[in-house]
Amino acid sequence: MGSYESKYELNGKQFYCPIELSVSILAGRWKSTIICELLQGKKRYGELKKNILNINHKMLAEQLRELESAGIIQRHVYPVVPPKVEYELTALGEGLRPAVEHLRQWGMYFKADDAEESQTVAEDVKEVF
Amino acid sequence: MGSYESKYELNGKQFYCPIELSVSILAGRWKSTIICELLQGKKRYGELKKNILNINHKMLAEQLRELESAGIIQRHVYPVVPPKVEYELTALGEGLRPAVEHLRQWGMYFKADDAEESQTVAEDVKEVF
DNA sequence: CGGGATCCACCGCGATACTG
DNA sequence: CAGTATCGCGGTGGATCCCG
Repeated sequence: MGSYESKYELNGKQFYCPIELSVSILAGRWKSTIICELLQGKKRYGELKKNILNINHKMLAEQLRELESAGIIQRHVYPVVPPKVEYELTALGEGLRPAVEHLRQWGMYFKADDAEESQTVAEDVKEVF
Repeated sequence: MGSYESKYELNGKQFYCPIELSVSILAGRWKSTIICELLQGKKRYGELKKNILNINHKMLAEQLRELESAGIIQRHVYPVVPPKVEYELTALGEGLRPAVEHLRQWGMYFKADDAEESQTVAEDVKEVF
């Protein structure tokens, strides 16, 4: 803490804190959902399309390409007809698992807190951590 | 897993997964930075403004109001002249600490991996987890 | 089956200015 | 010292089309 010398970069954007970097990678409209899917294992394009409700073709392809160029996921193309393409987390992407699990916990905590707006619930759920 | 029945909401937006919710809260341009600052303790508006490089007045005020309405931070106004206002994490906001720490770890991991593009480094840093 | 391009609406975010 | 209002650009993301 204290020094702002070291910078973090993604594409053209500069960040002063590693957390900004991490968040900016997860922040695309469907990125976290895709990562969740792939945390369950390697999947085909069509599987992802089917599992992720309301996503359209362009968005899925685009978000996948962005995750790939960030080094989070890896693309495996099988030279067959009809085409078969699988996506899989890299070691870097796998490293997101603990962070993602905590975000999931917190999201549930948030919902519970939100639903009852009472402090007692907040205290109860806090025990999870 | 399996059921997409329960929904998560923030403002008008619906999410099917708690992680989307969490990420959408952290995703504002300066949100994670502000949260980092406040994880170090209660701070005045001017302190935040001074510590967060390149943020402008309007953005700081706006992001603070959004975090407040999400229930992440709390605003304390002292009725004095000149005005004195302090911001502090709520219990809900404090609950983000573990997730944020993991994101910080991963951001550093990402940078190291990025810098040397060698697999050995990725393996080394992976031991952190 | 999976990928790419085009078009366009919306809103996030930044600059600037005015208020008590 | 802190907050709010206005304006405008640019990027994000959704619909829709064509391709091998």
